[in-house]
Amino acid sequence: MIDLRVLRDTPDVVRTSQRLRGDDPSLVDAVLDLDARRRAALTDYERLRAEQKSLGKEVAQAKGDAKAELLTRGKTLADQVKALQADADAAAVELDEVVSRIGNVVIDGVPAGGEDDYVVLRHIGTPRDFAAEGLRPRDHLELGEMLAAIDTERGAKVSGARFYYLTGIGARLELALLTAAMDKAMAAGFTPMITPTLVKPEIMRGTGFLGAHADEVYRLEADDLYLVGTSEVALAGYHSDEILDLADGPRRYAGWSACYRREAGSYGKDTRGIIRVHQFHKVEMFSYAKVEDAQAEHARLLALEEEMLALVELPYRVIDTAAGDLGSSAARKFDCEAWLPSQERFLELTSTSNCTTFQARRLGVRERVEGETRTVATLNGTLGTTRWIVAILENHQQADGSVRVPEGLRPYLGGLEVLTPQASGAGA
RNA sequence: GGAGGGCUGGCUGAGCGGCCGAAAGCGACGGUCUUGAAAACCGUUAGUGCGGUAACCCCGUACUCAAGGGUUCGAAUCCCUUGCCCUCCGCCA
Repeated sequence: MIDLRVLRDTPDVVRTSQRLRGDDPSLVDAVLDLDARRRAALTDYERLRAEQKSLGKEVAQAKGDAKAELLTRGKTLADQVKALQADADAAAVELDEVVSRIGNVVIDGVPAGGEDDYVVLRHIGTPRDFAAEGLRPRDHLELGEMLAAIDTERGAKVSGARFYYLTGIGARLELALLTAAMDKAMAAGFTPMITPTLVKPEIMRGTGFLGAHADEVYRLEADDLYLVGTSEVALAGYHSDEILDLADGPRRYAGWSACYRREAGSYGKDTRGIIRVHQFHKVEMFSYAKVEDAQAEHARLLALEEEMLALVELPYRVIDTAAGDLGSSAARKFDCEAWLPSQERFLELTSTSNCTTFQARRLGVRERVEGETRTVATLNGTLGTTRWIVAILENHQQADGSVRVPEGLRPYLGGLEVLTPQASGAGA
């Protein structure tokens, strides 16, 4: 939720942000209008309510006829107060509805435009030249099946399209990767967390996932709970309605959880293998920081993501996501995309967002500064997901279908240096 | 699944339908005293919206005693619903 005061004081800033996102700047004026109406309604209500309260005190002292007369006056007053309160409440609801459609104010420097208008900040590492090696790169599913690591057929049999089993070395590889990610996070001062994956509506709404992309989220109708698409949700909710002490620096958490995504509207996209799936695991960094520390913390999260990519020896690029491709909560987002040899394109492996105070405001996460309370900033970033297996298999494959284990992962696989194809394939 | 008990400020814990946004204690903060500290003593100490205002000082006002409804001129207090916590019984592991 954006700060109404900011919107009132500097509406042009918000209008500009809306334009950069490709959203409707006139929403700002709608908000200003509704806000004025709400305040007027509130003033009317409060004036009458104050009268009602003081009348109530007179009633308590009056006697006889005077009292009877006060009571009848009180009765009509009560009806009027109730009506005015209903007006004020209705105005507040209407205002909230429109406010919730405005995304976070983007940070200066964020490129304008949509999905394809990102700016590449840098390339790290060099993709292998498979042609020069005289090799046709196998894709991750072919490799995964040779290694008996991935079984999408049985995933589909049991759960449907976009489900899979990680089997044998595939399961071990995921555990190794995510454990390495947890270790990296802990070394950087993050508290490891295993989080709930079902959350209440107000938490889901507070994190901004029920806006434009609400149809991406699984909902359990019978229990009025949502399945999270990332542990960011549970970690953002962790300190909801709390006042934090950030005097000693940001609060940092690393969440390990299953993630669920409906992938509505992505029919036919990435249907092969485990690139785009309904359920996967992820280690996610999450920081609560002072507003003025948020940009520095964002850089820190990005640096940790890059360290993790270096650990698994993947070539990648870093992009500064365009305003139109930001989630509603994010004020800026950096993605790291690894090279995908089989498709000769980049594939998003990490994403780190600076949500400034947008999430924390609705979730009520504040800090005390010189006796005052104020909303904190929240940030999140990916440190490892099931999808990384895709890039690891493809980039480190060898001519015979075996896969070299990057050195950084070897300690997590009992020193294993090479994943070797199984004669029979996955689960056969 | 059944039967009870509970939910009040940072914490503990009082609270008769009106004088209660709420006693008291603890904690925290400031001060006096002290070479310094402790102790003692004095004082301060919920949040949020709105209005006044240049102003996040201050003043006024409203809301908040788990949440949402209701009764009443008036609700922390009475009634209903929901959630959560605790105890006991049953059931499943």
